[in-house]
Amino acid sequence: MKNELTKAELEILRTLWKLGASTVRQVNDEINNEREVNYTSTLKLMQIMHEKGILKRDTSQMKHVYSPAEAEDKIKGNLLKNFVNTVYDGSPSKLVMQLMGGKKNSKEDLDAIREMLRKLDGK
Amino acid sequence: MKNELTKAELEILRTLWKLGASTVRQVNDEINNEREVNYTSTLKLMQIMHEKGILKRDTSQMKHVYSPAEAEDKIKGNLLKNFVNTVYDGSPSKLVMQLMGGKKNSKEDLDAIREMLRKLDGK
DNA sequence: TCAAAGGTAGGAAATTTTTCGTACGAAAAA
DNA sequence: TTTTTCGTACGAAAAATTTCCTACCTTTGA
Repeated sequence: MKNELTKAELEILRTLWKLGASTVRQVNDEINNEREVNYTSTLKLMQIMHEKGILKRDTSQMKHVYSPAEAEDKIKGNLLKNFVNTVYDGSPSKLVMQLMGGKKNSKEDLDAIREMLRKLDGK
Repeated sequence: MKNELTKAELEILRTLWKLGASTVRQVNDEINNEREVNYTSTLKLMQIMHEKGILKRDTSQMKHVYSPAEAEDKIKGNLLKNFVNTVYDGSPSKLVMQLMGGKKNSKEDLDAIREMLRKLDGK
C-alpha cells in the first residue's frame, strides 16, 4: 500500500471522517458546500481510491456506501510520519519546537517540554 | 505568494537547506545521490521556482546561485500550518497528541503536556 | 585558435492528477 | 406502463506537474 495521498484524495477522506460512511452523493454534496465539483468527478475519484485500497465500499445496495479502509488515526499517523520525514528530517521534536516557537513559556513549561521531546525522539 | 509546494519543489528546498546557497549543478548532483534526474530538469524547476518567487538568485556570475527567498523557519511554518489545517482541523494539539500516542508517560508528563497543549491551542 | 565542456533559456513531451461526458441500468414518480 | 430521476462504469479531456530536447552562449584547455 502506498503511503501518499493527493490533495483531492485527502479531501475525500476528510469528508468521510466528518460524515462517516457515506454515498458518493453525500460526499459530493458536502464538498460542493466548499467548491463546485461535478458528481461524476467525485464518483470517479472515490472509485479510484477504492481500487487503490484507500476506501472500502458496500455494494449490497444500489447506492454504494464508502468508508476509509483504515482507521483515521492510522492514516493520519502515516501522513504525519511522512510530513516529519520530509520537512523536519524525521525529528518530531523539531516539529514541536516550531509549533511552540514564538510562544512565551515559563521555565517549568520549558523543562516539561524538553522532557517530553526527549521521550519523543527516543521513540 | 501561494502557500503550497509540489513534491519536487520541496525536494529542491530541502537540498538548498542542506547545502546552502547553491548552483543548479550542485543541487542536481545532490539530488542525483538519491535518484536519477537530468540536469536541465532541475534547472527548469529552479527557474520556475524563481519565477514564482520561491527562490531568489544571484546572476552576477555565469553560474547563477540560488537560495530560498524566505527563511527556512517561515517556509516550514507555512507548511506546518497548512498541514495542521488540512489534517488536524487546525488544532496543533491534536497533532501533538498523535505524536505522543502509543508512548507511555508518567502522570507528571501528562500534566505538563496538557498544560502545554492548552497554551498551544490558545494561540 | 578552436574544439570540448558546461552554463542558461525556452518549448515541448511525458506523466500524474483531476474533471467531465456519455452510455446504460435501476428505482421512483407520473 | 412510461417517463423521469438517480445511480454506476468507463473512457477521454483538461489541468497540473515533472522531465527532457534543442539551441545557443561562455569558459576552459588542448
